Amino acid sequence: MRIVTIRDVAKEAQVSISTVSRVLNDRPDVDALTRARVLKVVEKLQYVRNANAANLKQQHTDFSAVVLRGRRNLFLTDLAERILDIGRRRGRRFLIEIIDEKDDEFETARTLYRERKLSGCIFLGSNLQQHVHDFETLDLPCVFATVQAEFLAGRQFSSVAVNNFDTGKAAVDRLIGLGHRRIALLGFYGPVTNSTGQRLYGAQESLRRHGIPYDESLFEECDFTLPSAYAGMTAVLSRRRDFSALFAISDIVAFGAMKALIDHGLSVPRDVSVIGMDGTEQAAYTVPSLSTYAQPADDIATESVRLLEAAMRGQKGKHVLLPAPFIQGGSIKKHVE
Amino acid sequence: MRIVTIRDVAKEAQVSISTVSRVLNDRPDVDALTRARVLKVVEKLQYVRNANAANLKQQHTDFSAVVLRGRRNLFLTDLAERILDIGRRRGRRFLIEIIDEKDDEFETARTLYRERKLSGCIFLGSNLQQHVHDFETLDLPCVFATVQAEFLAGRQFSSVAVNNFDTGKAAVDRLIGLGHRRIALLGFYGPVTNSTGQRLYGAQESLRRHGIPYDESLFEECDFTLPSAYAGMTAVLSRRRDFSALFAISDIVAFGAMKALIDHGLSVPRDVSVIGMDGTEQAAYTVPSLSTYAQPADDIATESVRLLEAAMRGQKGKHVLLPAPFIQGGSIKKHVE
DNA sequence: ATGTTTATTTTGAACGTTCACAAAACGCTT
DNA sequence: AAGCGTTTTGTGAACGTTCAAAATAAACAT
Repeated sequence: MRIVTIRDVAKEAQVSISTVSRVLNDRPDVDALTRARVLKVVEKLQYVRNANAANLKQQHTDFSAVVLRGRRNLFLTDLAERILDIGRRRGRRFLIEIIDEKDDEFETARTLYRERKLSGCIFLGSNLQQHVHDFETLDLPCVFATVQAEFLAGRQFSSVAVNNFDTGKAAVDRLIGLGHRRIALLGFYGPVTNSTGQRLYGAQESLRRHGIPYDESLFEECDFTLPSAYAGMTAVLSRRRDFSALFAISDIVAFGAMKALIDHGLSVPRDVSVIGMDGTEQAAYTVPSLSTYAQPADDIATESVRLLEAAMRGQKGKHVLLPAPFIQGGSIKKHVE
Repeated sequence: MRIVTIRDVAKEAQVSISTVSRVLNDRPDVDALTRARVLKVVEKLQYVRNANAANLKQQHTDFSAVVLRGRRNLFLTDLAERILDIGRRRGRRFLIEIIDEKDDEFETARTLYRERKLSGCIFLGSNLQQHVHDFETLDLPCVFATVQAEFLAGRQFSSVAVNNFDTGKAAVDRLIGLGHRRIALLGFYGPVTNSTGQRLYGAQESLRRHGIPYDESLFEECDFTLPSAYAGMTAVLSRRRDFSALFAISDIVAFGAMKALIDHGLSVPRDVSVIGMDGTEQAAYTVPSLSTYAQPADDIATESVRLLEAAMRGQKGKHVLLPAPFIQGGSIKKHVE
């Protein structure tokens, strides 16, 4: 079963290979009859184009990459899945590359670009640590999802995100509005360009505005995994028992924390009100359901792909800010001293 | 910034391009000194090999695919992520292709194979519906993860899975052992080759062995999503309230069901004992934690990649069966009438 | 020296496309 | 019938590799 090439199609349809190529690439300069004839042969011979050959010749591919920083981050994984999906519907394939905290995301993208001739790249959960500037010289269209626009000011790269700072602030504002004064915080700051870290800065800002001093002992660092969140909450509990609310940097963290609270004999929301962030599907299915600020995953994914395509067409440096609506769950209640 | 090719390296190192090629591909027939010299130039010029060109010439790629049936299936997504990860560590890239229930997985793989010259394919959550035989003629190394070996009998494809039938049976055996007689079931059968469906057949077998008639009204069909599971449980509850246990075909289903039970005023495990399957990380963090039979995701992923690599080297039709250990959670208890 | 074997290197033709350019065909005007 | 513009088609050279075969160099035996 020899492989069917464009040449076979050309012979069978009695045209030159370049004509076949033109038909396959939907060029306008080919006669309708010829096109039909070629298409019929393509169908008949079950021809499918060799992407490698095309890519080689064209110096670029129909391939883009999603570089995902941090494994086992449910929200980002979900986002990647959506991007894959949306891309597929638009005939755009994505290569997913999961990298570790210590890996250099630009190095990864650069190698991928040179090795595979990527046509674009979407960064998920990037913290923009390294030499963005260096990277710009590649002129590979890039979109940073979940990265605050201000950190890309003056760059040609696009971004899409919710306002993490404001959302963190809103969450704590809400808790304070419910009468809470001693509020635990769970998450991590990371470098200042880390967008999820911004949620904590927002939370602090809220405290400051309400004249509540920030209390170190009510904060514990943890990453986006259940065990880490559980451990973090446990650590806080070993120091303090007098807080009445918790803002967790993400839903996953909130889940782990809730479990820890309950395991320590506390009730949510009776003893502790909990607010998360991300708006994962699971948030509605915990007991009690989790109040959270929803990152619109679907919009972020759609927008990422759209921005990437726009960047490929030359439009750069566009920044989309999406709202993170509050989703009421059963995990919060009014606090009375 | 012109692109650095093998030709540039050859010129700089004063050898022919084929020598460079041989160095790059670790061929033995090249002098140690020459090799070192070439390598130094590669380093100096920052040469990176154009995968498209190599793939074109070689008629195959360093690329494999993961064809994942069913979106939003947490367990399979997790598996895909692990495979990606393991592959990357072994220098093997995977293209992830998520397909819908209605899509033909072989057609997808075939197109991908012809278009991209895949080197192999791992199927996740396949139900082997279509013309496996047809597909075999492609001679693309394939591994079916989460598919029972017996459905691949006589095929050249390999597989890795836990025994779904036995596990379903074990789960219900356990519930019966705890004194439960009226046991609700949640999940779906699908085609007989659907491996997750086997869990329900196993459950039925357990009932039969214990002389408990299978009761239609205690079963409801649902897929692997939280809302679907919730709706399924709700449907059962609208008919019956007298069951004391539930076997859910997967953890996700169990989560949705537990929420529904609790929303209807029932307590887990006081009123209803629940057993899930998959052993997701979340199972340990629900309230109460979920008793489940763990599919060893990491082993499945590792084994899939190993089997795929073996298949590429010619070894075919190997089937690995992994144990699904029980993980005790707080969601089950003894039943007394 | 001369042949023979072995180790190393080079030559040049692929792989299956795309694309700039040249050529041909057609339609229309003069 | 020649000229001209437009549409359609064909030619042939890339793209950056790999690989079989040929060529060369080195090592050794006669």
